[in-house]
Amino acid sequence: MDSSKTRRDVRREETYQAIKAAAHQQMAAGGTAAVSLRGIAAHMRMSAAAIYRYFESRDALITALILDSFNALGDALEQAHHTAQGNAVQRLIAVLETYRAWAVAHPIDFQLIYGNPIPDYHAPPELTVPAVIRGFVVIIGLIEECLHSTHYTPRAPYAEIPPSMRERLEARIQQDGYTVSPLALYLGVVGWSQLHGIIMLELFNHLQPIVGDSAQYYTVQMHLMLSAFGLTMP
Amino acid sequence: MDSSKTRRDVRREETYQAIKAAAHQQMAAGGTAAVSLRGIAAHMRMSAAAIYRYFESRDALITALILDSFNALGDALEQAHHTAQGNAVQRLIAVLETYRAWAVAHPIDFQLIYGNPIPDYHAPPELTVPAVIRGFVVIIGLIEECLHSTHYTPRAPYAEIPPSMRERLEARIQQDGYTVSPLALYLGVVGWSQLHGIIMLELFNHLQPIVGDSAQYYTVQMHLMLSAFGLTMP
DNA sequence: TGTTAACAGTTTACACCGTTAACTAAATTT
DNA sequence: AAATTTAGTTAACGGTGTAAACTGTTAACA
Repeated sequence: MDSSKTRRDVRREETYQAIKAAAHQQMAAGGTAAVSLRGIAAHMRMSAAAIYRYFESRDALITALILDSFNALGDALEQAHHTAQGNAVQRLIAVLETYRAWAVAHPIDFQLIYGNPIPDYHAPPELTVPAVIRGFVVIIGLIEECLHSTHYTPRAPYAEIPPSMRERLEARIQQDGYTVSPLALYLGVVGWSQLHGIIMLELFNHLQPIVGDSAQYYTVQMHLMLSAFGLTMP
Repeated sequence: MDSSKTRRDVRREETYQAIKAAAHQQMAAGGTAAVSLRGIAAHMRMSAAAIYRYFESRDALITALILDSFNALGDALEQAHHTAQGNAVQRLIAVLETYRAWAVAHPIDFQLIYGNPIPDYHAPPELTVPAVIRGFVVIIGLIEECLHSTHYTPRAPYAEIPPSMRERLEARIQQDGYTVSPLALYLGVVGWSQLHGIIMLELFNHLQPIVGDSAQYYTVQMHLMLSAFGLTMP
């Protein structure tokens, strides 16, 4: 045999992806509840039951979609990292703008990642955690780079980690074998939680009635935050 | 007749509330998707169709639940406002702690408010916006009070509203007839979006693996934020 | 190369869902 | 006491995910 990829395997992979694509399309149009096996099947001109050859259940399909979303966000961040120009601060800003841009371009996916519709349910951590880390690592790495650059001058209160958290962060770093400084991780978390709030409120249209242009609001607040961290803005 | 409350009206109100209670229970157990009219009906030992005497549709039921959640949060904040002791800053802190406490105590309701889990569905703004404002007004009012107290000394970059947003905020205030200063509204939005991010990440357990004690993290970050605003912490 | 086993797909059926329509029984109003 | 409003019923329709039994097709092996 020429190799592992038999004709059938190729075809299988194709329809596997086609099912996910159709499902994703339905989801983008109407949310997770709008994903219907019969609808997908009709769109692909096959019977609904056939999907069970590819996914154990509807939940399994949606789990796969969630996983794809995790990775798509990770890809977007990594790609932004690679194409970003300028000094470390400028590149950090570019990546953080990409983060929001991806969220508003893929609101359903973003929601899937950061808000599970079903209590108790958690997408398999052994798969999602690495995906989340992929994106996180880009940002933390850039922060670390910023901290070592000439564009950083320590500035209270972000020059040091709050004593109540130091130990925990250091433990986390050692446990997972990261190669970042605790301060970079701390600033990463602080930045993440702040920007996350803005994006979430924007996605649900809670922000626009007050601030108007939410993209601008995001940019402004991000810049304020980074300079509060001690970075000199370009 | 003795008055407006006929025996039937009382009974109607009772089952009306009972339906919502059952729905809320189902939702807490399995998410919004798990709210089934037949399930509720079975739990109440009546037929599913009977629910249509009380709610126009399943969506209407869920809208009622959302509205209840909005009002419950508003109640909690108003009550915290009334019972809070100390100077303006201390009372503001107390209310903001209540905000998070309510969110973690009622995660489902908080999600209903800030994370629309239902595809296509948007809660009617003419009902939700006033409910949002009720809670918001408490916080903005307290900020305003802080700004006029001896515990405030303007501090860059939060001493002024970013030029790009000034006009919009002032328009909003005039349009809705609020009696707050633009700066108080601005700081309110900034604070809201920052704290919202922390709470959201906490609700989905994204924060705890990194920071450990998320309640403490919230408190620390809130204090940092308020002193960045120019408030002197007690 | 012909046989066998795995596999993609079908049809059918089941239990559940929201919703509507026609109807009954009880409470209120007149 | 009669008329009317209303809370409830049952039955049905079209939709859903899913399991089982079955039918061809494809790949692997003697």
